Amino acid sequence: MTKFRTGCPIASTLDIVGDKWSLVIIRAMVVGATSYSDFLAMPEKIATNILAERLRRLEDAGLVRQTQARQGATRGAYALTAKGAALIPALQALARWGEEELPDRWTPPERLYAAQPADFDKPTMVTSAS
Amino acid sequence: MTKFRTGCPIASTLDIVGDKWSLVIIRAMVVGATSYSDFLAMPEKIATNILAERLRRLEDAGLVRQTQARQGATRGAYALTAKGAALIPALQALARWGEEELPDRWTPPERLYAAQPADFDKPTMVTSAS
DNA sequence: TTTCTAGCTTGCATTTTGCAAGTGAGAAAT
DNA sequence: ATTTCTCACTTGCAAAATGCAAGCTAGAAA
Repeated sequence: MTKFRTGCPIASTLDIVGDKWSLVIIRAMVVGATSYSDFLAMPEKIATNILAERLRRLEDAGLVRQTQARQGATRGAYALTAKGAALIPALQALARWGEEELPDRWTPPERLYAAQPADFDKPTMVTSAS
Repeated sequence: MTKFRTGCPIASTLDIVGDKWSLVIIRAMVVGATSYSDFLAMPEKIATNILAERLRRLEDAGLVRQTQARQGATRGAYALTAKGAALIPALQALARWGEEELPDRWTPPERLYAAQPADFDKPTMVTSAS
């Protein structure tokens, strides 16, 4: 269990995702990453032990879940829960700050700003349209 | 100088304020803290060495500035710059997430949600209305 | 049956954070 | 005009988080 410094919602949120990597992982999920190797392929180059530990923590905190592995897949994919997807507005605000206040930052992909919490954690993940 | 992991605006923003304390300090400034002892009085109980170092870093990053000490004041007060105040929307989004997704969090003071970037970094700080 | 690959774990070095005590400059009190 | 006090730090050292490189394991592919 996460222990909170105080009851402050900001400090408490940071007690969960206020480290160097958690929000970077969630950002990757918002723009489409689902597997361990997707996260390893991020340009930020996270170490494997940190990635494994962060995914476990985010899962324990209920922001991320592992989808059931199906036929022909070694392991399940990672997906945002509704609780995790609820961080999207905060992520977008941080992205806007970076774009506006820091020099020479990348322009994020459309879908980062287009993403909405409701788009995630649908009952069934659609792999291919029928 | 801060070194960025990549050009990603989210990762870069976190390279500046993505630690356990920076946003807690900025939150305190948004709701009125201005002196070193104001920050030490925060319920989260930051250590003195961390506070001093964070204030220096935030000042170096241009998010915070020290106002000129005037008659009868030992030292100047800390204030948000426009760049620092531009983080307010992100702070509000994090606060909302904490309030909505975590159990039993405090209700932040009105002015946290009422605050706007434009309210800060005015040319002169008004101490009393005339 | 061997080889390959994805998804981790382990061990150890480095960096960051935390605690407690100490210091120095100016304000207040005697 | 000394002593005392307080605010704003600094310093030293312990503990925790992060980073790097290598190794391991289960199932898929050859």
